[in-house]
Amino acid sequence: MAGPGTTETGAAARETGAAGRGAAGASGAGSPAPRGRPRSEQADRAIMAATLELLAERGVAGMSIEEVASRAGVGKATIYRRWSSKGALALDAFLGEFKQQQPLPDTGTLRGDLRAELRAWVRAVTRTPAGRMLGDLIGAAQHDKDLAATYRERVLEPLRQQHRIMLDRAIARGEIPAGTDREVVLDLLFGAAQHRLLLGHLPLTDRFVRDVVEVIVAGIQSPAPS
Amino acid sequence: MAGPGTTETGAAARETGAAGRGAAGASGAGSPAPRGRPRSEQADRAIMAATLELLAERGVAGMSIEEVASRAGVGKATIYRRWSSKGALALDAFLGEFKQQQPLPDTGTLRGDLRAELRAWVRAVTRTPAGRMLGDLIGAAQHDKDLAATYRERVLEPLRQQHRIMLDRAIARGEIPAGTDREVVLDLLFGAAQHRLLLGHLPLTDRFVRDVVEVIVAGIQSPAPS
Amino acid sequence: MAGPGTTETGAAARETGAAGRGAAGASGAGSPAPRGRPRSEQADRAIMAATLELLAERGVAGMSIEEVASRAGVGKATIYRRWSSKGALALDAFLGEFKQQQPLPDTGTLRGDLRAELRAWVRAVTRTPAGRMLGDLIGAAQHDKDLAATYRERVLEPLRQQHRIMLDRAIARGEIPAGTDREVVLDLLFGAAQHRLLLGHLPLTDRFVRDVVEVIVAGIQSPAPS
Amino acid sequence: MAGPGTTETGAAARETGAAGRGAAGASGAGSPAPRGRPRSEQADRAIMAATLELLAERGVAGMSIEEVASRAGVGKATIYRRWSSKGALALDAFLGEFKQQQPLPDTGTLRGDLRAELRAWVRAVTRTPAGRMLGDLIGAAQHDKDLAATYRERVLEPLRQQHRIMLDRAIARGEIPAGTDREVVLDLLFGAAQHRLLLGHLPLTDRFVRDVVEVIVAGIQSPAPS
DNA sequence: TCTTAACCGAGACGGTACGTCAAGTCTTCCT
DNA sequence: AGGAAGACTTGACGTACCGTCTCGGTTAAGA
Repeated sequence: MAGPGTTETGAAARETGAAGRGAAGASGAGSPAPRGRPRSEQADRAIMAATLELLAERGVAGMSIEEVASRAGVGKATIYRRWSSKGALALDAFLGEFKQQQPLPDTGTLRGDLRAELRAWVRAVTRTPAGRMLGDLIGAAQHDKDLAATYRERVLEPLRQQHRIMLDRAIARGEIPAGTDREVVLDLLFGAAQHRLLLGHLPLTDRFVRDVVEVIVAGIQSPAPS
Repeated sequence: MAGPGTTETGAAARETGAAGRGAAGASGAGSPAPRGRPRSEQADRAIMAATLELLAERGVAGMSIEEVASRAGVGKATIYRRWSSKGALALDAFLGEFKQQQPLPDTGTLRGDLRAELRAWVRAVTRTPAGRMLGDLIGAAQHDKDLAATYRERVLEPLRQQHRIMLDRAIARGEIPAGTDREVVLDLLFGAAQHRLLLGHLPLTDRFVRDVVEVIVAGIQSPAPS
Repeated sequence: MAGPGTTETGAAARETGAAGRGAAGASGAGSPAPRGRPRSEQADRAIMAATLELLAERGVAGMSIEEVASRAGVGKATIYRRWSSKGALALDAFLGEFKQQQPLPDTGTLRGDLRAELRAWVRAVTRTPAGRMLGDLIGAAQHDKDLAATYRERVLEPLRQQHRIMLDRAIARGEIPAGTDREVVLDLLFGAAQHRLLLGHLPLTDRFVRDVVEVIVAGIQSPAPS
Repeated sequence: MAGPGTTETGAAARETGAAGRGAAGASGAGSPAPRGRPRSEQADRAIMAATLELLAERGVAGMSIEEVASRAGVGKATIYRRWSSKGALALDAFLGEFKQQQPLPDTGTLRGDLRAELRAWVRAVTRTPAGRMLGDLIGAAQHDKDLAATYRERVLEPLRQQHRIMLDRAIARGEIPAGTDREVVLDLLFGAAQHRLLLGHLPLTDRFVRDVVEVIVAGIQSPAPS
């Protein structure tokens, strides 16, 4: 699912990837026949492993394609064939690590759900190399439109989709008004946390998680008197 | 106040700066005998101008010291004598532009103050090149500890200091409880906005400003029922 | 005669080529049984055509097997199966073009024969792409022992064999002494011309041809007084 | 005199070289003031030494700029700043070795002079790495116009200039006709020898030297009967 | 008719070297 | 001693080809 090539920003190799997964169905459908020698899955794995290693050691900026190739025992071209930039490679490597760490909790109350969710996020970014990677990636995305788009599509949106479900459940339970702008709520929740992650001015404590959730839950439950 | 050299993170040129401020003269007077040719203020200005130009054109990552030097008609060493890294240079250039755009409003209500403040920030980052620079700087700070520290010290803290005053006034007016954690409030306020700036998933509209402020003000005014 | 495979310097494919042309007879001879799909003659032709095109456009050094394959609509392996190196391929392509342009004249006098022969050579190398190819090939042969050997065997020797006949006829006619070293004569004749071709310091004019022949003929007819 | 940079085919660094030679006259003349850090002579020497080593080991084609740089303990850019191509670098390295080995003999007779001269050339190309380099250079010059021009200018012409003097002395002595085309004579002399060097079909023996000279001397002394 | 062997085009593989760029430092002459 | 210039070493960039190796698919001759 999180296979290589998916972060591709160039156009070229899409078909190959698609063919590798859909492929050769008996139906006459669109798979365009994967000609030539197929891409080596072992190379995929070696590149991913080397990338994660270097990402943890030195961050996105400190890592070079050259060294990824050398550690993976792979030619540079083999990497460039799959990913169009360092950022895309790093993002794919990051995704594999980060994604499954973000569960969809269901505690029965909005407060409980938000706390669990934010706590999981905080844990992932403070206890694993994912935090550094995430900061680096957001940094790299500032001057790489493609990377930014891919980040939104592959990291941000899937997460937010999960989170919207939590809010929808709270609405269904009558905890919060139906008209609540879910986007704003999510920006407040993760924005505050990401702020501390990126700037490092204050620590991401459990206390912080609780306070943030408290303000938000209170804020949307009882609209302020004008 | 925002003169060159102040962002220095490396060790090299410190002495000069220190000498400029502290003494070393045997005499009681302050002047520490500035031997040699004094630094050219014209060079300072030319470097700043060239940096701003390039920053707007290409962002922090796309700009090279080499080109700044060439555009400013200045030797590379002249830049390195004043700033220890690309980030430090960019930050100084950014500060001159950004700082004065953040006023301390006093509308009489917390809601009004927060709105005015956040709106000013949004305006600055969406209507001027400052937005791009800010994102780039935060990005660069992810793999540059010195730059990160300087950013907190020179950009973040001064701003937050202003904002704490707003909150203190609200407490004094009895609008919000005295025990309110001002840091959390500020992280929510600017975290949400910065989230949208950095990730670009949604626009920074006036509506967004209003909604964010509304949730926060409500959240801290009336603590949620357990 | 100038079919593909003949320039092979490696050992591998010899048998195949031989079998393809001779062989397969029911007779008791050693026919090694040419099993499998026979080599495509169309591929041969396409490769030759593409090679000649590129040779004329860019010379030996500027041509890549990769592009030959692509222009010929052929896999790289199909080329490597037939020729062991770029030089061998280029030499075969060159031979087809060059060989038939070198006739064996018979004017009745040594002077006439030499003139006709050298003039034909000069014409071939100045009026057709053969000149450039020849220079390139000799150049490539400087660091490719196999190519050098093949060049001598397939280009130089056949030509010199022809030329020795001219000299033998002159000896038979009594024009020149029987003890004349034919090799030295030929080295003088073609060495001088090739010198100008390779170095390009002076043009290969008819006047030059005449003068060269004149000196040589005079030099071998009447040995200099000690 | 044979300093680096002189073989430059690009335009850039000329001034430096010029300044190095003309330079700094007290007069107001054209010296363009050699600003910036001067080029390191030690780097020059290290590059030359490494180039000669590799040239002898592997020839022009087998040598890479990358390895020259690494052996010389020098950045690639430092080489590219001085020479525009591998050929130019090799030629400069070759020149230093080859040039002084070609004396101007004066034996009193044309035959003696030519023999001495050709023998010296043969000795240089068969007994030292110069022979291989020379072949390689001529080969490389086939697809490098700049290199070819430089070769003619720096290697061929100086040598021929010397040789023309020998012929002029022979004319002055009345050994050969005043109208003799000296260019043709030289092309015959060195063409024949170079032919054997480049193609390697026959050895460059003393016997060969003698025979070649004999034919040429006889050929120009007594014009053949029509 | 069915193997089976060698071919076919395509294209990925691990590599090497390319020529360029920018980094931050050093060295010269000039002010 | 600062300044402009431009050299220095280092190291990564992304590209082009190298010669080899799979793929899925022909195309014969021999069983």
